Amino acid sequence: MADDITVTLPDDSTRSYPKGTTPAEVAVSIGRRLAKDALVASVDGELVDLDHPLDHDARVAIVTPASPDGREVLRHSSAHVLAQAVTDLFPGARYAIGPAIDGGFYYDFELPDDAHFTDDDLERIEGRMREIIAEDQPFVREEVARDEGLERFADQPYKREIIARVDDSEVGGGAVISLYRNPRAGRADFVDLCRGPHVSSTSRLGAFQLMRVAGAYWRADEHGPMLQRIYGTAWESPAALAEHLHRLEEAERRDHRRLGAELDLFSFPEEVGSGLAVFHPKGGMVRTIMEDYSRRRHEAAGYSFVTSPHITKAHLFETSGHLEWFADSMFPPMLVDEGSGEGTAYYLKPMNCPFHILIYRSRTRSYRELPMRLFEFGTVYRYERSGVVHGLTRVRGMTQDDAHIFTTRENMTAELRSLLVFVLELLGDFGLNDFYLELSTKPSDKAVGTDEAWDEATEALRSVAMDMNLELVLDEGGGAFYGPKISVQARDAIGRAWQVSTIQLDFQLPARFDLHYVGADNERHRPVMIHRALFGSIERFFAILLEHYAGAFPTWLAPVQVSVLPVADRHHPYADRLVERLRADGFRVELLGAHEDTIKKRVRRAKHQELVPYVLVVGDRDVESETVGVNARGTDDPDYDVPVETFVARLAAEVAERR
RNA sequence: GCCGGGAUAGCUCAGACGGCAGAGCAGCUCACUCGUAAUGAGCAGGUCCGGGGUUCGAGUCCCCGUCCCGGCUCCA
Repeated sequence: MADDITVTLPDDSTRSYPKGTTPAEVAVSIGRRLAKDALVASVDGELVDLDHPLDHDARVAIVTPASPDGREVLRHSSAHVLAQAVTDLFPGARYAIGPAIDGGFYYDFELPDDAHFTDDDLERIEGRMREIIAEDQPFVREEVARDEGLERFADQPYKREIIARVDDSEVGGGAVISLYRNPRAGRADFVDLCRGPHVSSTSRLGAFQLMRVAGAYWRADEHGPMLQRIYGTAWESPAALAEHLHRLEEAERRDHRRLGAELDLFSFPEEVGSGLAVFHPKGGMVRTIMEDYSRRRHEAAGYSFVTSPHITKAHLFETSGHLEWFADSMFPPMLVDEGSGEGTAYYLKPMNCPFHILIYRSRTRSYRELPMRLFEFGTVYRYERSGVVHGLTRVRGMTQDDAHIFTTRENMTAELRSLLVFVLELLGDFGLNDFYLELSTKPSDKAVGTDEAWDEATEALRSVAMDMNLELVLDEGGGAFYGPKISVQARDAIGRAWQVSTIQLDFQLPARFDLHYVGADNERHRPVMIHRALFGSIERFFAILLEHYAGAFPTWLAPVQVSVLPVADRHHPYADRLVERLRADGFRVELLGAHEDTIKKRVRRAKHQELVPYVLVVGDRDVESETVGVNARGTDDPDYDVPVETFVARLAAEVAERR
């Protein structure tokens, strides 16, 4: 029949329908269950409403709630319900944009008279949303001319701005925009400008929760108006919502700021200043182990160790370009030696590279010395804007495991390749094994160097990244001012991605500092620089590990590896000997004496509060037969009567294998 | 930097209206000496973030600052 169309389903089967059939009807023809679950449809890869008539042969997939597309539609529709609720409860409220996001949705509003939402408002709004959902309001798509759209949203300046921005060429000539209307009894319909698609009715929603209210700039422009954003989460079922909320709780449980205080690892004394951490003995111990291990690996990988001061005269950062490009992120200068004239300006260093360059430049270099790899745990200070500091992951003073590799242009790619292998191995040694790479290209606003140099450097990084067999994502414009970078993103135990290592290729600073080496041809050549930090910063990496392990550091990193608990005072001499023995073998041991508390309470403290890997309880039987009772973290039942030597061997093996 | 919220004992928090600053846990002391996730009793613990102001009187109200939290913007 001429008026029939052929629909190809996801399993590649085909069915014939009259032209104008809707996806809803297709779903019905496939099965009742599917028809009931259907939210929207994908037609040749594009999402459309269920009542969107099919007018040509197409691949059609019915989208159900528990799919990524399905969740996105649920969230997007929930955002509309949020906007409806807010406009109902707050007459005169203006609504701006309300997209689905990862895990939920938000909507940006502007209330009359600069009013703000409170937490109580959030509850009222959520209540109104539940009413709207119970009212079973349909979502009705409408297409109108742009001019009509401008009229319909006469009192909604943000909507008008969006409509005005719609490019004629994008909407297929007709300059048509789409709206979604929720008809309802007793009130004017709620209408929102929207591309769609949406669920057929508000009754399809429900497993949602409003989360918080926050400020957000209109169109992400910090010079534009500040709107009020309400965040919510929405899922296909109450169970999925509960699971999501549970994941949030789990993330909170792992929060390094909370664990840092609980485990007595570090703090941020108010007296010191925002974003400036002090590490306490236990945190300092973990940090020292991390650094020591890193040093050993770097030494084995052919790095030389250097050090440099924390401050320097302004001239150095003028030459490097930092004062021109990076000054906003630098602490203001201090003027010294002011006796005669205006004095000399010194800056706290925001980066270590200029110092390493001066070390390179301290004498003529031969090609035989290259690649020259200069490594330093270099502490840098960056003047982060006051609102952005966050625990150890965003600070104003940090120590980078920083190195600068000076090499020839010919060797650059090989060096990058071996460097990436080195990075992934080192991160793996700390228990991070799930990576992807991100390639950051030339920033559009601030960058030094020619496009050709940027292209060459970017291509070199890309080709090496491609060889690693890891997922590679593009971060357009995310490079530093002097060069593109690859960053290694590591996924932690609960699947969150953290940026750790960065590797930057730099043709600019060698030129700015006029660096050379003498080649085999006895001519002077310009070296290439690679900037790289593998932990990123020790502080941030520390935080990542803390969250990854939820505070339960593996034995080789744990600040206290073993707690020895004598059952009663008469077991103290044996316990003391045991502690001495373990310490002599280089293990980190604490003794929790019998006078301190009951055995139960001491076990609880060591194992469940301090998260010590091994709790050793020693009593009469142990004294008699040179054994220990081993209560290992992560197990429920202790091993009784374990010979000391057996335990020591087990501990030594774990530390040696970095477990 | 911007919007909103906050800061009370080491920690978590309570303190309508402005009227003698509290609890639990942690700490210390004593008793208990106990075999693997909270023994009992007692004691001590405070610049109510700092500085100004209003008031007979301020933890509480107002202003300024510091720091923290959730976002935005920015980023290792």
